[in-house]
Amino acid sequence: MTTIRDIAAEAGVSAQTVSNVINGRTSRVSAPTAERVRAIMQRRGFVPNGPATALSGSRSNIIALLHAGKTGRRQPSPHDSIFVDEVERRVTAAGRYLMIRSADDVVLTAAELRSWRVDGAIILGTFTSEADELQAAVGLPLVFVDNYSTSPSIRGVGIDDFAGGQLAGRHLIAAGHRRLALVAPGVDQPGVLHQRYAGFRAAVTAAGLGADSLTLVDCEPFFDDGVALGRTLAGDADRPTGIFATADVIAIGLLKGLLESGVMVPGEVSLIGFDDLPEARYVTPSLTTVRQDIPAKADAAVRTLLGVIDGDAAASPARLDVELAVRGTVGPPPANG
Amino acid sequence: MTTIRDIAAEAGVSAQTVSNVINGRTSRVSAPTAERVRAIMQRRGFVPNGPATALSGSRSNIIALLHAGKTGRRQPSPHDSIFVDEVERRVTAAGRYLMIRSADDVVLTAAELRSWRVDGAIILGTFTSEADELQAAVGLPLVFVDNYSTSPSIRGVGIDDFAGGQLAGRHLIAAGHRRLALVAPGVDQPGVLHQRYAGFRAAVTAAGLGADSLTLVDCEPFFDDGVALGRTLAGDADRPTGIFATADVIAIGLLKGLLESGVMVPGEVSLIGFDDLPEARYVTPSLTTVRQDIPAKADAAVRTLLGVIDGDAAASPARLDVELAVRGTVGPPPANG
DNA sequence: CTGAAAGCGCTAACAG
DNA sequence: CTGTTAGCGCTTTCAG
Repeated sequence: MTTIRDIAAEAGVSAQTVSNVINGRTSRVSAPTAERVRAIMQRRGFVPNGPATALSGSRSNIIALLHAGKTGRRQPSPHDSIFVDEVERRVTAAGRYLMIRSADDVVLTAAELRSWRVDGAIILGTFTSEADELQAAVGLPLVFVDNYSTSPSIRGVGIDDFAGGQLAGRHLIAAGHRRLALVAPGVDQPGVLHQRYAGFRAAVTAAGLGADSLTLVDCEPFFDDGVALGRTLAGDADRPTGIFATADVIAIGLLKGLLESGVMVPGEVSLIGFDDLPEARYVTPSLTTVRQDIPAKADAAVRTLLGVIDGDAAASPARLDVELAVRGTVGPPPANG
Repeated sequence: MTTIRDIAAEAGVSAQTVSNVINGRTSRVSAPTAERVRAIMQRRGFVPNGPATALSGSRSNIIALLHAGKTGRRQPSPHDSIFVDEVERRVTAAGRYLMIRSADDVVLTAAELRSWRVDGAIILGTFTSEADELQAAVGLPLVFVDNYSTSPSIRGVGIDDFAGGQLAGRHLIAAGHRRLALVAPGVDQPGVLHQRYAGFRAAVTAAGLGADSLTLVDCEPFFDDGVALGRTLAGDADRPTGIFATADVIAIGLLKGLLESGVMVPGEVSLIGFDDLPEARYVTPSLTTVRQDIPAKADAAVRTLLGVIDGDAAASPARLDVELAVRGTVGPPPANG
């Protein structure tokens, strides 16, 4: 294995000089020397030994992606898959290494992160409450994704979930719906889903509708659960006419369950999802949904984290905008509705 | 940061003994001592320093997942997302660390892998030809996914793509179709798609149909490309009645494009996909497709790799079976077909 | 079964 | 601007 000493020997300089070249300490190496060293490294395809760098220095060049509460999931969340994919591209493009780790208890893995001298971590899927604990447990730059912790020490990126809920609510109300439902896997805990719920409710209230016009329906964020719920709703004479599901997969499941049961969408029931996954356009009619830009969120997360690590205070937008993707699943309520 | 010396001091033994306990060298430590050391580590939440372990020893506990030719993709491949997700779970469950890296030129990253003293790597998305080159370039245990290299030195896991193509062909032919098409992003290069094509063609031939009953249509593996093709086909009076797309996303796009254009599926055109992604059930009618078990493939990949690394010759099945998922997009050809 | 010595490849802190 | 000296935390000799 080639080492900096080998390079140094060939260049006729000391190992330290090679190290300086690698780390861009231009003030300590003359330009011609640096160039010569670089050429040799290039030619020999030299890559500095990662563990050695991490062990001796401060920086490991490893970025961790901590995926909380994933173990129990039946299938990967499409949102998370897209996010992770984009993070990987960005981290690699930045010349760093991405270490991915899922854990039910994120705090338990804090020691592992530290043991790798990880430069920083992006945390996906934590509840608000876990953030502070984790932040305290690891002494590392951390960026939380979609976390609504209010602690000033918590750095996060996310989207405007409240506005998303509002958009959905207004859109359904504008279409004429008065019997509304929010379908989500629990909106009690502070966090993303609660925000979407709050925004939706705010739209309802702002329209002068009573609290009884809004029903909450619990549903796990999986297609099959959506299908089952859709079938149930199909048999419910009093069912809502305008439904906002806090995830596209749920909405798509609902759509399928309703269509299967002979309920017309949007003729009898209007549906609006959240995320605007590619899948939203797969179905017929195409799903009307609240769009978030997941790659942009990933980019913001990586950029923010690298900014903190490198000491640049390049503040990226912490909360990205959402917008409505108007497609085919929202229409006026049925005449008898 | 806690080190093994700290643990050793507290236990009243040498650092070496602690190391032996960590590495399960039971023959060199008395049971009570080992137990005492273990208890202390447990209580202090000690995790050995990763870089130090990697630098000094042979094993880094890092498994790499090399994702080839991904940079150009517009969106992540659902197949790959599911695969990666499962690999991550398995690797984490095995107490190792997963490093993910995408690269256009996989061989160029070989040096990086070596520099991290990675224990082994799973390679996703390479062409047959790249495999040997990569294998030669890195001196590491490697497992190739869905690679059809015939080199004896190449270890791989995959599925029976030929059988999958056959299943698709037989199914369409059994339904009565005689004008068939294979839609794929190029089947010339040896590899997965060529195998599916070969299997499909074999079914056609075995049924006594002439070569002219099978058309090849080029299509990139994206939903939008499928939609565009579907629209084109809708306007084609001579279009095939039985279509096999080598990826579900293509088939789903075709379905959408055809339905949009007023072509009935399966009334006028029958469609069969490949993979059986969750998305196959999202659409209406649900997509008939060739199912592969992606998590099982990921499991096989990890198991095989760890087997090689640990020297267990636990041979896992190198080529997993596929099966037909009969759903709603295949029916008899139209009467005038 | 346990302990001491050496070194993995690199960077940090000095001295020149 | 360059070279030398330590040492990161661990594992691997080699003695006891």
